[in-house]
Amino acid sequence: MPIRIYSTLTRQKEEFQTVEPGKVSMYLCGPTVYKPAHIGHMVGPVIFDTIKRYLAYSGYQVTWVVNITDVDDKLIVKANELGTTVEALARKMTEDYLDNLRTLGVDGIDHMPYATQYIAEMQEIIAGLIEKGYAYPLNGDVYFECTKDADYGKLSGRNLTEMLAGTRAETRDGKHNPADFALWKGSKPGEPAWDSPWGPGRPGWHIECSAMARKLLGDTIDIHGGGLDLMFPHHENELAQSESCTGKPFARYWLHNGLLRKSSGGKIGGDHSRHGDARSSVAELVRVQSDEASSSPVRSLTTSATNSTDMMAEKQAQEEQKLAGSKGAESVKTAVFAKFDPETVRFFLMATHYRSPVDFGDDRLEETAKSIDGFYRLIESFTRVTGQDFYALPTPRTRAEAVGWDSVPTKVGAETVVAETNSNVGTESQPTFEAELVVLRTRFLDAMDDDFNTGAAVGALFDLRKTLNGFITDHKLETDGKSNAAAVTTLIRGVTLFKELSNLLGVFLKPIAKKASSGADDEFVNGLMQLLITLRADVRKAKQFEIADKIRQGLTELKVTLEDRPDGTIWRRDV
RNA sequence: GGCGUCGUAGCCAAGUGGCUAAGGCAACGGAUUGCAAAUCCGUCACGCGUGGGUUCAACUCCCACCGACGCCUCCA
Repeated sequence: MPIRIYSTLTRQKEEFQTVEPGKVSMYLCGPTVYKPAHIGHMVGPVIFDTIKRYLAYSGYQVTWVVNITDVDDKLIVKANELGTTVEALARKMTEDYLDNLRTLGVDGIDHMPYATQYIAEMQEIIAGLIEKGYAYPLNGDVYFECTKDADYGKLSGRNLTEMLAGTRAETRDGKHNPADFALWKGSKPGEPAWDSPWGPGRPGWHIECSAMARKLLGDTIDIHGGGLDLMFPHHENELAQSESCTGKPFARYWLHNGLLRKSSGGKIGGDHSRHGDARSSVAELVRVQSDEASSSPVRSLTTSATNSTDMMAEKQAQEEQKLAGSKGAESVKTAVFAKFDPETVRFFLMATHYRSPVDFGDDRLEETAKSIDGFYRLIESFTRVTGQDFYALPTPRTRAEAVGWDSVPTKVGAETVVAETNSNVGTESQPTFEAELVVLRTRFLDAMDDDFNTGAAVGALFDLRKTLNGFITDHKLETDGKSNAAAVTTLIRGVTLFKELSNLLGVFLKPIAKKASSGADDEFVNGLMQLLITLRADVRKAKQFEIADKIRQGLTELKVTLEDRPDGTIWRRDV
């Protein structure tokens, strides 16, 4: 089954065909780094990280670029407010952004270009556009003339003449028409500026992405992504500039992810910041200034948190917590990661369709946390039965490597081959189980092929969990595993499949610290728990269930769950 | 006002012009357990906002209406 992708440009799903066979170039609009990242900023990266994982799994060599906008009006304003420099603020906020991406397991980004390092490339495009008559200088600025671009508006479905008809406003500043946007902005004194043929200034927002995408990925890229809110004007303008400049299609597929909404309503990270909420800067102010003071401008957020500034970090957290009460979007760290495991957040994002808007709130995440708990139970069960570390299981990284799944087509570049058949499928030992695995695997991959339908894929994952648990139950592997080597081998095969598929979504890649079961990082706690469990086992043996239940009840109140299994009691801390 | 998206069970959420409309949470039965927990089995939308239309057949296509939302403002 070929991969199909919905493109905003054509408003339909299209078969995925890359510019270069076997290779994919992918560009995602990154953040303007003027304040700490909020959860909304994480959506695109998580989705495209998953897309990259899947394309790589499908045999493509993927190059993924996410830009950092480190020069912009907002940055200038905010830096002035904080009494710091644009560079320092940008560096700080970039580190925060990256830190959060790492936390969410987004590790597939190949290049993170900074806009300020591509000024020459931007100027080259601007000069070209002027030369071709698509742009005109004006009092130190340079504007793109929308009316010169015949198909301007094709991405967002806007009609330029209608747009212009709607605006009666005078064209300010001598622009040829109101829709014209800045490619280059002449600088005012004190603002960051670069020399240019049109005078000192800085690039417009849209040109940054055009230049970086072109420089790093070429004139035509395969996939261009971003939030739905960027479709107009940002992507429209990017497209207009790039195609006017090169005369080639800018991107083959335009992917737009839906935006997060607060459960209570309203978009996360909405327009509140426009009202100059000085309060929202308090936390950053503390942070930036403390770094400046230390005369070590390259210190990162992470390093500053590791030394003796714990108190300060706590203070910052408190400040940020206050923001929660105000209207601005909260930073991911304080609003989300403080309460939920990043894996829960990622799974939540995977459980719905990337193009849909999603209500984001604590109750939703709590539900997700409950729903994925069973996966951790399965992983623990697997380890008990096989003695193997789930996270160390070798798994195929591409469909081509995943041999043995009868008649599952394997995508290699542009051509389709069929994986070799496996003699194990359909043997008398586990016919139904093996067959079920094949069906579930196909369901999962078909869903992903269909415009990266992670929601449907997650459904297959839940069914796979049930199938695996059922196999363990049916064969009594928790108790008789040692005497049934064949079944254990089959289980390993099934669990390996589960790992292979779930890893494509970027989940269950590594152990979750908080989910430590029957073993805390603290030996003292471990010792106490073992003591309690032993004592409780003794009184249970003596049928003194009241005492046993009292112990269990007391532990429950401490958020510790006991499970009395046939082969002993295990405990788990629910954080 | 212009452009666009969406409305599937108590909640969240996939999906399809025609077999029994995924999955999760919650709930309820049963197995298991001293009781729990975990796990397994079972139940849980004769219907997919409302009203029309096209069709042999629509929840899926078309129209209208109601409702929610997004963009049109350098927000991922």
